[in-house]
Amino acid sequence: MIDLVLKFARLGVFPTSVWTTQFVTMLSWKRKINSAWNLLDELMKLEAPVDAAPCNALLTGLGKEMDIKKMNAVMVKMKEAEIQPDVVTFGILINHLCKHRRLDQALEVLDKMQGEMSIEPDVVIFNTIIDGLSKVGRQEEAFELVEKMKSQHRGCSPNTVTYNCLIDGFCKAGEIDKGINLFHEMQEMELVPNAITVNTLVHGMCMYGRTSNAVRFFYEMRSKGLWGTAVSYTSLIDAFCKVNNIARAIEIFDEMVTDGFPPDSYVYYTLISGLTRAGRMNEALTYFQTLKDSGFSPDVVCYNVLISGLFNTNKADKAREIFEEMEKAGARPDGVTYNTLIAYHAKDGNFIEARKLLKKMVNEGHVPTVVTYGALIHAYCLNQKVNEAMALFKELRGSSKVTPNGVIYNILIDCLCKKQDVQQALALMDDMEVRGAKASANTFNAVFRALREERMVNKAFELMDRMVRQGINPDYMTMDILTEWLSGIGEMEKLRRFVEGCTVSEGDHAAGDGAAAAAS
DNA sequence: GTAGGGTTAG
Repeated sequence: MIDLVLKFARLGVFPTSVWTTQFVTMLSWKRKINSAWNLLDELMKLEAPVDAAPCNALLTGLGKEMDIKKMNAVMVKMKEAEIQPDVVTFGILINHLCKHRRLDQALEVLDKMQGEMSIEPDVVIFNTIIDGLSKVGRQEEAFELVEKMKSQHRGCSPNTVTYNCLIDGFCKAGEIDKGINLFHEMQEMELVPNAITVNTLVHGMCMYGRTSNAVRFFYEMRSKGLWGTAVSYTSLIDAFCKVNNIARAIEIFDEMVTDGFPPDSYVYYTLISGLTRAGRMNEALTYFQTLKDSGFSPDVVCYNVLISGLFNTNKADKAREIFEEMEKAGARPDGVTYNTLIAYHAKDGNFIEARKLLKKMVNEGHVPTVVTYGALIHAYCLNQKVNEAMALFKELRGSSKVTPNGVIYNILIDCLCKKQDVQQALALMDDMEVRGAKASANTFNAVFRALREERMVNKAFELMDRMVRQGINPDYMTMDILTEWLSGIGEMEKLRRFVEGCTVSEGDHAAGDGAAAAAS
């Protein structure tokens, strides 16, 4: 067909722009974006009438393939051929930039279209940017933009989508009350909230532990005829699972069915993951079966959740069975699957099987990561093979393929401290600071415990200073260890200073006061 | 060309 179109074109018989657009759309839909590009290019060379629409179709296709270079090339070609980009052209570009969190560039394009291109942005353009800003935590700027839409842009006032984006932005930032205010504001402006508005607010409340508010809001809206969708039920189920209220989660699941929303794969995944976290594997497997009976094919993540849950509850046989099923079902095991298997066998002391799996993983084209090696190192530690753990660590440190991160150091430091090998643990603490691996309160807690055993209080003061310097907050465990230790030796003043973010080492008071001033 | 849910491994 393409050949035929081009044959006609060479004779001066051109497809209309609508036809060309349909060709391009169809080709990029079939993932033949290069053919689409060539067709359009050929037609333009033959000086066929090409306007913005087919170019837009090509840009959309390239956007899906994340080919930003070619997208720019299309823009250049349009300019050369003097094809005026329209508001949709800019919509595609801005959307692409926003989805890749390049908001400043998106704002630049907005500026450019208003300025030198003199094309008025429409409500879709604004909504895209407002959503983008909200998603990168710049919801205040998004809010300002909405104010601007209200005051400056006649014929382009905010709509329901605008508010949904903005509400989501504030909810994700934890400002639920602001989200609720905006919900009221949109109604004052006679904008009708829809199911997505409800889903967004319910999710926001759930995410910040206001589950009972979410439930109340959800029912209240429902009684007014404003229904959420399966998405709202999913958020509620997830929230109840996370506080280990499985009974309530299942109730919501059943309610969803009675309310006439057939469960989709997301709802099943949520419940299965919640049941797995709770260690209730039999029920998880029952819902897993129902999911398959309903005609869904579980994805890799769902399989991974089950496999790790089964290993954690000592159901290794069942885990292996699910692993085999997944291979048969055509859900290709990924790096996480292999990491899970490797971790289990290694912890079990079966390092031969673990190494075998590592080989298989590589053969299947998955690159072992810092997590893979972390699993092995952790297992060596648990199996009293500290030397092997250190050897593997040194191997990593000397090679460039995987850089040990904070977790790796934590595992080793914790292990060394439990063996009361304080010197080597301290050496690793220094090494991790030099290498820029991030320590956590956990790291320090392990070392403090060992130092207390060895009565090395000055070293502890030094580390307390390091914690302050690195901006790592003590957790309740840190406080527990230090309070018990320091109160017993009359050093509570030091602890007090530490909590206030000051330096505690001897003869360092001036610096300490400076740090206090900086902290305040 | 614009809005909403689950992500598992050390």
